[in-house]
Amino acid sequence: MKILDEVKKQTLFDDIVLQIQQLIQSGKLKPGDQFPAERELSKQLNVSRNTLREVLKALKLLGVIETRQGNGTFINENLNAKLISTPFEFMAVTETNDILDLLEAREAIETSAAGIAAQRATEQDIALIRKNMQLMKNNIDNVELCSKYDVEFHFSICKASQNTFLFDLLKAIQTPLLRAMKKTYGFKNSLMRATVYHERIIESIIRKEPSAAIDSMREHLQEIKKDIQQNATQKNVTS
Amino acid sequence: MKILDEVKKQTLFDDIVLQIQQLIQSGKLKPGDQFPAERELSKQLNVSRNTLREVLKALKLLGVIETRQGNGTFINENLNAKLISTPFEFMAVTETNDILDLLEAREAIETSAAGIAAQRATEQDIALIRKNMQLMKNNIDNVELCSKYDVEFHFSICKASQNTFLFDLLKAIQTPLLRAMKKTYGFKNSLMRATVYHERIIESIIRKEPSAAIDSMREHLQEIKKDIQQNATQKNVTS
DNA sequence: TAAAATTCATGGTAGGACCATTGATCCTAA
DNA sequence: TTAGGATCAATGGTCCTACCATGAATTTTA
Repeated sequence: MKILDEVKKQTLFDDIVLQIQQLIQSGKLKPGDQFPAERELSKQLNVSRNTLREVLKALKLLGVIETRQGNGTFINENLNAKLISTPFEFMAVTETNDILDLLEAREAIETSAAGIAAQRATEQDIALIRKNMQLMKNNIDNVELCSKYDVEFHFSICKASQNTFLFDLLKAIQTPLLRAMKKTYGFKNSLMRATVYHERIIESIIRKEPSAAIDSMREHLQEIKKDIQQNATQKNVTS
Repeated sequence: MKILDEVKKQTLFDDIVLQIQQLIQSGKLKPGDQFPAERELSKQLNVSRNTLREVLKALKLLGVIETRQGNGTFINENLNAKLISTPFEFMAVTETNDILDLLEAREAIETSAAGIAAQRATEQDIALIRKNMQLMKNNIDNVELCSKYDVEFHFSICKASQNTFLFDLLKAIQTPLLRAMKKTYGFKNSLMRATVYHERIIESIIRKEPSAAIDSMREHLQEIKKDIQQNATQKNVTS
């Protein structure tokens, strides 16, 4: 049985990262806070400027901090949103299974968000959702524009949940998803049908019927999933 | 109207990161692949070893690569899982609203996962879920152990969805959530009631009834949410 | 033949130097 | 007096060189 943890002499890099991590978790470092200059901070920490810079650049890529040359280094505003978006940029979504997995994650988020939106959507939220739906209809012939407003429509619903975390997460997931789908499948067929579901969804939200909103959103997204699955099997057969 | 994009002379750091990012997205760099040695790669890229190292250490923190001293640098196996977990370590979850947002994200994932699990759970999956439920019951007096198996129970259901992405995402979300909740609230009360819901959930999964699984999971988690909301308002009143 | 010592390539750390950008300060001219 | 411009100092960006620490492969040794 495992009792003791492995002894790992951390590298300086890991040590510094951990310290900053804990300062952020505990709220001692807040968005907007400025770091000491690199030369000074490296002295305080008793490490070389190189090592410190490796940490800072890492935190920058992660979305924790922002560096402005000639100015300084700062904890990012809207930290959580940036934190979530970065890793999705590095996801390899090559196989159909990866796409389906992401689609199911999207379904999870959007269905719940729709349910919550049905409870909390403000008038402005509903106006925005309506606007995006209308813009989509108006551009039903322009696949590119129509797809764009389709995405915006779904975003606006998620936003209406008032849960910024769900919103950020959806946007993050969409990044690799759209990238993968644009290269593999066309949308044209689905866009027409989509508007029908969209009507139902927005109706449920206006009537403040969470479970109806959830159900219609789920139907909508599962239909999309089916399309992609069929498309994928077709490709396997014909290729 | 905005026609031209802002001219931004990227830093070398950003340039290299972008290149690697695209290689991963396109599948040209796959998990397990080894990088050239730092000294050599820096020559190839025509940058200093320092600059290259800043990139590599950043990718390491992100979970993209793994470095083994005296050995080399490699693209991480199970890339996606590692990518997702890191940023959540840096999330500041201090206010009750943050916790509620995360809880709703958890609810989104777990409800959908339960529904999918009701369609795809294997016998081994169900055995594991049952085992965790039983372990939780057996340790109903030991809050710490009981909580642990509670978490494991939920993990095992998510795992039964066969969607590794959902699973990784749930685990990542739980990290800051548990961290925040342990400091703010006790579980004791909820654990007893939880087992009742757990029974219902696992029944729905065994009977392969997705919507029943979704509903009972949602009820379960919304009850937890209520507890925390009440607890929070109480604190505000009494303090 | 197996164990021990060595070697060498690799990542980890350090210090110093110089460039590029930014914001603040000071100065000048209207 | 003040708007505009020049200067300056601080900060991040990049580079070089040197040396340490680790681990795997190789060689040596018993």
